Amino acid sequence: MAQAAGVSATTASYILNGRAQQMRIAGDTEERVRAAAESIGYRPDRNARSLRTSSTAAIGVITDYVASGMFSSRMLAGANAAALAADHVLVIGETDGDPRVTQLLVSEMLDRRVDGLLFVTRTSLRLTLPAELPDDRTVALNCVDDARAVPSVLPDEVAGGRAAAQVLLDAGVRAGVVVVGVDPTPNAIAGPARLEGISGRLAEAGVGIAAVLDCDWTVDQAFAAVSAHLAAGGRPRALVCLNDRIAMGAYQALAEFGLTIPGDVAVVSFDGSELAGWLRPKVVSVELPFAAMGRRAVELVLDPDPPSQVLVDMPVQAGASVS
Amino acid sequence: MAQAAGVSATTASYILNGRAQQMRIAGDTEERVRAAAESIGYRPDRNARSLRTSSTAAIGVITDYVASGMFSSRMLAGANAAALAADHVLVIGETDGDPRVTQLLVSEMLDRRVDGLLFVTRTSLRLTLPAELPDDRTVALNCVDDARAVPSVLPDEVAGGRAAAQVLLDAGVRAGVVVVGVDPTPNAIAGPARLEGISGRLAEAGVGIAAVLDCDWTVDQAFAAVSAHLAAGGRPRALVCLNDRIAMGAYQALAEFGLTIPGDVAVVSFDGSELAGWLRPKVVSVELPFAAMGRRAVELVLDPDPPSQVLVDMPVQAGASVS
DNA sequence: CTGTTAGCGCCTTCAA
DNA sequence: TTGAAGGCGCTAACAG
Repeated sequence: MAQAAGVSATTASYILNGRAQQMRIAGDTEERVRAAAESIGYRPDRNARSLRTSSTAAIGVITDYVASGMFSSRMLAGANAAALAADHVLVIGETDGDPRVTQLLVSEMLDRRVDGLLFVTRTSLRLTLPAELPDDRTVALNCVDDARAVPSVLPDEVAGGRAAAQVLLDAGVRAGVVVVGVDPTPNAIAGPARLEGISGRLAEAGVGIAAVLDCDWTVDQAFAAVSAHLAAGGRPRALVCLNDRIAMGAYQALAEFGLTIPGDVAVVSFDGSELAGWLRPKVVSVELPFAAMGRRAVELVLDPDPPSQVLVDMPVQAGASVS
Repeated sequence: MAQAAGVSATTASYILNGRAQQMRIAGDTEERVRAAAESIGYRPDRNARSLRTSSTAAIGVITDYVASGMFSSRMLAGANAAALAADHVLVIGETDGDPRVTQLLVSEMLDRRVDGLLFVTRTSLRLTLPAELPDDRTVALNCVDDARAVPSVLPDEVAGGRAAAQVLLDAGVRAGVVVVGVDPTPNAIAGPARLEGISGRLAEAGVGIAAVLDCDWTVDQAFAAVSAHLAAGGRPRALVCLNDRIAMGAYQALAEFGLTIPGDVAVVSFDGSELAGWLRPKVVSVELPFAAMGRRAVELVLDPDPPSQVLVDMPVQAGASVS
């Protein structure tokens, strides 16, 4: 490239890196260099540049199961968009939850001199980050390590819980609120926080929770739990399902017992996944803002002086499951 | 690192790259070097190595919407696993279907000297690959460009269609088969191929298709289409839904009309997504083998002499929706 | 305003 | 069996 335009590599470098102005390079020289670059289809080798500048414009992403086809992979989409906007690229490694693989991938990313690292979990949880992760230039996405000074990005679950309660209050519900689902995963954040928000807001309005049905966050279990409740004579005025799969199971159980939504029972859910829109009627769901979280995480990792924690708003997704 | 062990960089390089044997290096020297490397936590800089060897052990992945929380992102998981096994890493870029972004990302990947490129689409289709993609070292995943010599990996949809038909034949269905859904996307492969397989196999058994209900591949549309069919007096013996979302809509419509599954109507579907397992009863679904496809694609891109096309089997996922 | 020089960290010829 | 030297493609000092 250097000689192709009949100039030195330096000049070319300046021009191609947009520092022609700053270096006050002659207009025709610039013209000539650009033309030459164009004609020979010159493309800088980012590896060589990285070697020199020790900056790769790449962000490493280490996930447990995020890429595996779950709704949660929207975090990747958001991160990708933000990375693209910042002229960076994502290097992704999925661990399947295997600590050995995790170690391996962290080393791998570090060897590649990524500019930053995102540690992402499918489910929001408290955990211990791999020791190898550098304290700076790492961001925990959808998880948090209380013992580390690593910034984390989480959904604002408590506020989300309050929002769900508010939806019911706005609809005039004053009793008979049944919560379905108790987070079964140890160290999980979502369940307890949502419940806290729900009961907190209801309590402020002088409304109590009639029952909490304990079940895994699956369609089958939710169906079974709600069915059992109804069979035992329970007649809830409203169901708060801790995620959309639970809502689906609840819908099935209500249908089985001939109860209509929202006529007989109002239903509010969490996640705001596609599934929420597939139910009949569409369920009101407090959205997990995965894309925004991914975006935010990339912003943090690129920020030399990031805040230590970011809570992302959970907007209420409209539906027809509440009168 | 060189001096840390009191040897030259050459020796260290040989040892750390496992060519100690071949170079017949003294045992104690090797020992000493390894110890030194360990103690100072030496890690080779992959960028520097790439510069020298012009091989990055990275595979670029360019997708339209694959990472966006769809079921299809399982292709990424499969690719990731295979890449890991081959000691490679995935560099992922999502385009949102924007051709300008696509161009940008292809250049980006090329500049980074990835060893191979995967071009992935959420929906299987015929398309024109970006001209910038090199003919070798590129693999089309879930898509194909008939004008290019680029290897492609696709699900074997026709065989899948035949498998679906076989399920019904095995259950003794001999008439009243209604197909729900006609692929609305131009250049889409799945719809026509599945239909071809279904009608082909049925025809061999002397069974005709009673009707094909035209609708988008969404829950709402499927509900509407099946409802309309039933309202018009249609009484199918079996429904073949071209994907799981359609099956969900069909379930809702059948329930509305008081028809039971599989008692009144048998249902077979395609995709084998999680949704299939959430329906009551679980729907028999011909699985889109996304993970296997991703794995296979990585194998192809690493293969110096790959086959030009790979069709991956679509296994039938069991369910209780067929008598 | 532009060219020369040096070196990022690694690997590979070539000598010793 | 090991060391010294050169260069991958690029950019940051430093001259001129």
